[in-house]
Amino acid sequence: MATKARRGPYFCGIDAAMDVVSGKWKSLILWELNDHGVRRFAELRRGLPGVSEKMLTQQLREMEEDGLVHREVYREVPPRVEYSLTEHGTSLNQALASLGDWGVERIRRIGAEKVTVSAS
Amino acid sequence: MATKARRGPYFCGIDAAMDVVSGKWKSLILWELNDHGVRRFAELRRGLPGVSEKMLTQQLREMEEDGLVHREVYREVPPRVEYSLTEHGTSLNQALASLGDWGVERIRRIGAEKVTVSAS
DNA sequence: TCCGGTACCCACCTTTTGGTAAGCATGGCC
DNA sequence: GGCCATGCTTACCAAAAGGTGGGTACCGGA
Repeated sequence: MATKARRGPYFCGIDAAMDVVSGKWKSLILWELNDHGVRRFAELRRGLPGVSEKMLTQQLREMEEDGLVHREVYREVPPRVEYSLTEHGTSLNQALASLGDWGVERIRRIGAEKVTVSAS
Repeated sequence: MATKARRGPYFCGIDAAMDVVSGKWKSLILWELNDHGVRRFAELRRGLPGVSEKMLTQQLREMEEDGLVHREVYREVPPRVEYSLTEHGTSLNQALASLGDWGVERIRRIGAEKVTVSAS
């Protein structure tokens, strides 16, 4: 696999945490899975406006390797795959909460736009 | 300036926060400044093992633009420049605390090495 | 006179990251 | 037999991030 591989050595805890959350879609995936509990590949895809299939699989695989998400494959036709957060994924999401609050404040401060997603 | 420029639109608060902390050295800079209050350029450089001058200035400039650090220039010879956290930088650092804890836990779990810095 | 220390800037290159588009395996439906 | 749907993989590109090594201006000390 031609993806990244760090897992240390790290300067500090933040460094180690950033190593697993950095990636354009990872925090969003964390949110989606936290919100819905269990999601299929196509559901996640629809929930993340703009993500490509390649990126979604790539990020999900990395998060799986990092022990954040659980992947359950059902050998059916057409195939079905369900993703959910592991215990570590859930705790990471909680740890991100205060950062999220700070970000919301920042958005308000600088008056940045938010991506608007039309719920289908 | 050929650096990045986002500042929105953002999907959510985490997205907005990540926009300003992502960068190989930013969280470390945040730590250094939080630890020492005020630091000169060369002090920061010595505190961040492996950082190049170019990267350090680049990251500091971006953090200044994002309102995280304050830059005070003393027109002396040799030049002196002091960096410190703004109010927003300080609050961001606090918001990162729980993430840092999570990361420390992760380091323990996976048994990753930590970067060891020999004080010179 | 040359060297070192300060705090940079600039040009160039490599590595990493993300995006696009195509293909694949399977079986049901018409 | 052709088409659809699902959940991928692969090859190929483009853009962004990061690294290297040089130059600058100034002054003090050896």
